[in-house]
Amino acid sequence: MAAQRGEGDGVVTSPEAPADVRERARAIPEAAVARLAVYLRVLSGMVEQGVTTISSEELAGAAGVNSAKLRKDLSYIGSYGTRGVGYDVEVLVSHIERILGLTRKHSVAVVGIGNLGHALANYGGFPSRGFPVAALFDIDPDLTGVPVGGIPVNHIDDITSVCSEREVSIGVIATPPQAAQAVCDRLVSAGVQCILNFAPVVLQVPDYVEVRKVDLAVEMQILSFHVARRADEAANDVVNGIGVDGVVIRP
Amino acid sequence: MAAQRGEGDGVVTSPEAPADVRERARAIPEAAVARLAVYLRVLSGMVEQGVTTISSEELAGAAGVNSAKLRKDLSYIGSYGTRGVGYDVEVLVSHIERILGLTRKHSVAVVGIGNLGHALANYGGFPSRGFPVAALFDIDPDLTGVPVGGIPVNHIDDITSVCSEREVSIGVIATPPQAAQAVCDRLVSAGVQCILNFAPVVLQVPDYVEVRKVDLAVEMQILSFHVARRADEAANDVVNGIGVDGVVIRP
DNA sequence: TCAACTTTGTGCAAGCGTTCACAAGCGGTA
DNA sequence: TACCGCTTGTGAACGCTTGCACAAAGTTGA
Ligand SMILES: NC(=O)c1ccc[n+]([C@@H]2O[C@H](COP(=O)([O-])OP(=O)(O)OC[C@H]3O[C@@H](n4cnc5c(N)ncnc54)[C@H](O)[C@@H]3O)[C@@H](O)[C@H]2O)c1
Ligand SMILES: NC(=O)c1ccc[n+]([C@@H]2O[C@H](COP(=O)([O-])OP(=O)(O)OC[C@H]3O[C@@H](n4cnc5c(N)ncnc54)[C@H](O)[C@@H]3O)[C@@H](O)[C@H]2O)c1
Repeated sequence: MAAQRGEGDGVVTSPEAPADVRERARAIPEAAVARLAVYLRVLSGMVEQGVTTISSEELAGAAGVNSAKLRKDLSYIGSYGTRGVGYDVEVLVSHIERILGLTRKHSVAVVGIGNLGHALANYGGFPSRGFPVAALFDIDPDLTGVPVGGIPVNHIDDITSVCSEREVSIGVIATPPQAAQAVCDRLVSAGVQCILNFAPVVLQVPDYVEVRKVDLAVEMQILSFHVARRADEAANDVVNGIGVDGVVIRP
Repeated sequence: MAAQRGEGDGVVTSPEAPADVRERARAIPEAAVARLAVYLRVLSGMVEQGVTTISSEELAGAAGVNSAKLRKDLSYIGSYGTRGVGYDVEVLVSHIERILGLTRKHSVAVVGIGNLGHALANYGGFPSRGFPVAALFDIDPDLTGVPVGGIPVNHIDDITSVCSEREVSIGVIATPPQAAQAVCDRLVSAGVQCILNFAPVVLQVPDYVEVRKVDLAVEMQILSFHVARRADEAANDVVNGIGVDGVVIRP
């Protein structure tokens, strides 16, 4: 059993494997993958605006990162830029999509059709980005059969058959925290290897399952920490003779 | 203008400041702060179960991290453990809460009361953790005055006055992406310095504003990347003489 | 009181990720 | 063709994070 985001991924590089896309894909740092997804979104917007070429500087600005970092990130997927000119937007889009595995559709199942589950099921942003919502599950019999966002809710007990039928590759957990681990176990036994978890619990999963969590309370608390730090710094500065406006009042 | 998560925070350490909590708070790495929030949640659960003492090993297991990392994280906030015994759960809870600034209430405003905004406004997990939802805003006049989760929705034009009246310290953006930057600007001019953004756009904010984003499409794409990587590895292993079950079929 | 045992707190080294800086390469121009 | 200016791609340095390993410090039991 490994916990959230398997750290010991033991990247065993086969000795004489060709230095192609496959090999390259393993080497991309997780942080870079997350940024590639952001670049992709920015680039998609560019395509719609009719932009055909973009420099690393421009794209970095739009994505809110350092241009060197952006170029390094792009270099992980290959050399598709033209020196002196920049990147062809469409070429870049297609290469990022390939690396992120977006050439294939990934069916999503949402478990727990409450407040959040409804919002997710109704959200148009998933299908439009290649993540069709293929199944919804809840334990509440009153919900079974009720269509949400165009898809009828199934009972949680049917999760195994429905998931394999509809080739679900990503499971989203939006149940109360108490039920999350059990739901997770059922998803895993149904063959789902990627899980997005909204419940505020640490899921225990086998090594081969990839879990990502969205924890709003944690996000809030990080923001709270920064508020507190800022307040403390201000207090500190005042006792050290620096006014809140940054002017040294007691030099 | 700095983009998302101000990198150049220019930590100017005042020379002879006392090595107390204030100084210590600055030194805590962001990654550790996020984990402290997780430890806090696990510990809160422990308190409810009547657990009074816990070892780093146990807590690390429950939080899904390495025990050495956990001890290092806790050491950032001070030495509150007892060697040979472990940590007093309640003591730890109160110290983490103090460091995260949770001794103070942080009022939250949600902007954009659509699918997601409704779910957030109705979510009980925020108030119960010290983040009361104090205001809701939307541009839709039909929504103005309608109570959601017990709080009447205000019109976006009243954002400045309402936010300062109710001392909002955290703004949550749940509007369509096109409106997000404008909403963000209004929150910032209303004095909100911490923003949680659900819209899939990169917000531009002044240096002193802290932005955290929750980007579900990016999370999905990271999972997609792992699916693709796994598939590629399998294909690679097969061509390299390793069957899908991990057995070397051509040694 | 003392020895055996347990668990914390942390110095240190290894590993990643980020940033800098610049050679290499390309298009445009004379 | 040769030169110039611009932008990419990347080696190398730097700094942050992680994980190991162990001394320090406490408890327990005799
Ligand atoms: N609502 C939010 O904005 C929000 C924000 C952050 C986190 N969360 C988290 O997301 C999760 C869901 O939140 P919510 O507000 O939608 O809760 P909710 O109570 O509105 O909905 C939960 C749904 O899960 C179903 N359910 C319960 N047990 C189940 C099981 N074993 N199998 C399948 N379905 C089951 C319930 O019938 C219900 O429909 C919670 O863990 C919550 O902490 C929600
Ligand atoms: N629904 C989801 O599950 C989900 C998931 C991921 C991301 N998101 C993102 O969250 C955001 C909201 O999603 P949603 O599904 O709730 O959308 P929605 O269309 O249901 O709701 C958007 C709300 O924002 C309001 N609004 C529009 N412009 C505004 C403005 N200038 N000021 C104030 N309010 C304004 C609208 O009146 C509407 O009520 C979007 O950016 C979406 O991409 C949503």
